Amino acid sequence: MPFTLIAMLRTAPSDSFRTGSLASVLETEIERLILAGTIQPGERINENQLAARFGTSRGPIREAIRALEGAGMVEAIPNRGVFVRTLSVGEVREVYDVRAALFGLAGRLMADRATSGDVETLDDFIARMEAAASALDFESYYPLNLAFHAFILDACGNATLAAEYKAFVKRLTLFRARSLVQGGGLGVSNREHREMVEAVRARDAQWAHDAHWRHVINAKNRLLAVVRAEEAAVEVPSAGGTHGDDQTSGR
Amino acid sequence: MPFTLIAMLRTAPSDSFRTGSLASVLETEIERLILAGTIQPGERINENQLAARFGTSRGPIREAIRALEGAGMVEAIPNRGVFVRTLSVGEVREVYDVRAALFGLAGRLMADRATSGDVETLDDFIARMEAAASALDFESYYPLNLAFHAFILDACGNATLAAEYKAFVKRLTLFRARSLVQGGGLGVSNREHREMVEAVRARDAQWAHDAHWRHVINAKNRLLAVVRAEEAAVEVPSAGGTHGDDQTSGR
DNA sequence: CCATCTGAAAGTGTCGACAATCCCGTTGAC
DNA sequence: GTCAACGGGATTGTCGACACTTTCAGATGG
Repeated sequence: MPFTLIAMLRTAPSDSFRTGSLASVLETEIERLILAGTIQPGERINENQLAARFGTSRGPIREAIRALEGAGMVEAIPNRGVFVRTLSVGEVREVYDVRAALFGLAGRLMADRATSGDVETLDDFIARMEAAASALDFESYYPLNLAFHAFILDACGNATLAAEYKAFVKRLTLFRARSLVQGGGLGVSNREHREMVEAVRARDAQWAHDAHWRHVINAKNRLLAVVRAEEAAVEVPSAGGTHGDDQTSGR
Repeated sequence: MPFTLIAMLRTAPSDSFRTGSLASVLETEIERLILAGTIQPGERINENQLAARFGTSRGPIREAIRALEGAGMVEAIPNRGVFVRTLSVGEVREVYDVRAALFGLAGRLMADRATSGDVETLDDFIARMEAAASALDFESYYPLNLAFHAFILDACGNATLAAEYKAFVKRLTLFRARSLVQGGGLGVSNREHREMVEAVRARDAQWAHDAHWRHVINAKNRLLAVVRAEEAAVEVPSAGGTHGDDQTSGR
């Protein structure tokens, strides 16, 4: 099974063109393993094992891992190996705050640059998400939500921003219970989506910024609330107020 | 000369502890070469040459380069080599916008979290920069300015944000005339600094965000103005209005 | 019974060599 | 004279092997 894997990947239909350099293929592939949870956060990455799995030598594997390290997905400890990063609650909060800032910028740019066609597409997304939400169809809601966010990033006209935002979203997968990350009430989330689109339609940059920013901050607070409740349930029911507040100033 | 270089670096006084893994040393070292302009933007990076220069084999060099690729400092083209990235004017604008969003967040966080000691330190920076500015002492103003910004990032309590911001600042070095990047009237810049600190002192998160954000946006506009003037001087003096506007909505 | 030493196994760090690819000046044909 | 095929040289891509470090289990001594 391992031997033909690489041959397949290098001519894979996914990226088809310019697949080049084994290392870059391996990078995506190892990232996939991490994102899928095959290699769990905190786990050590075994170079020999991966090399055997993909049927290559360790050279390209090491290069791929180094690239992932730059992306903040893994952490290398000299002579000990590289480990899949784990995000503490504090780091999750940090990432969410950065994400909020970036998404706020995306909103601002959308208000400035979105074409009427873009706004139509956004409306369409909203409608479809609303349908899925009222039908409680979680299965189709989640990918729609993802596509909605991705569309905003791609349409806002700042490729640097888009790349960075996506990298941060990926990082959130490294939080222990990543199932929670995508959580958050469908209805609430969609109400926020509607405001975002309204602000863009109105070409109000400040409003759009705030709406987009708040959307992420609210997601952060919903997540942190769940985490905190979870922790409190485990702890001895005494004075266990975790740490400081979590709203990064509500404007 | 090359043979002892690595031995020196690995026990260098700079990082002293846990220098480990040649690759990470080489990463900083190659980055230094790029930042210093020894390897110019757009130039190809020759693996053999670097290996000879540092007295190592190509393996660690390749790993270091892959890490730099992840950081957005170089760009790899399969079977052609890796090139030091060059930033177009458009990309510079993108990077500045992202920087502004990140710095705005730093300002917001400072307003929430800065200790009175932090504010004192900020005041001190302002005073020293003002002294340097009125003495027209550019040599000492620039590092102070850098340290001022670095302090804000470190004190705002979000390490993820700090790392990301610093990476973006580094990227700006890849713009052709990086001399312009640090430019911008001393006096104007310092007026903006004062407002930033005032907002933090007042614990006004929104004001602090806006002041920090505007500081970067203004720097962007100053740079773009110079670039545009430069371009206009070269072009035929006819209708040559470059491209769109540059203010990302002035609030 | 616990602490310490020791050595083998596992795994990372680095190297030199070979294969594949690309670049560029040259040759040849039309 | 221009264009296309064609090598030689340089450079990247990949591999297998060796050196060094860490880890862990078992032996040894208190």
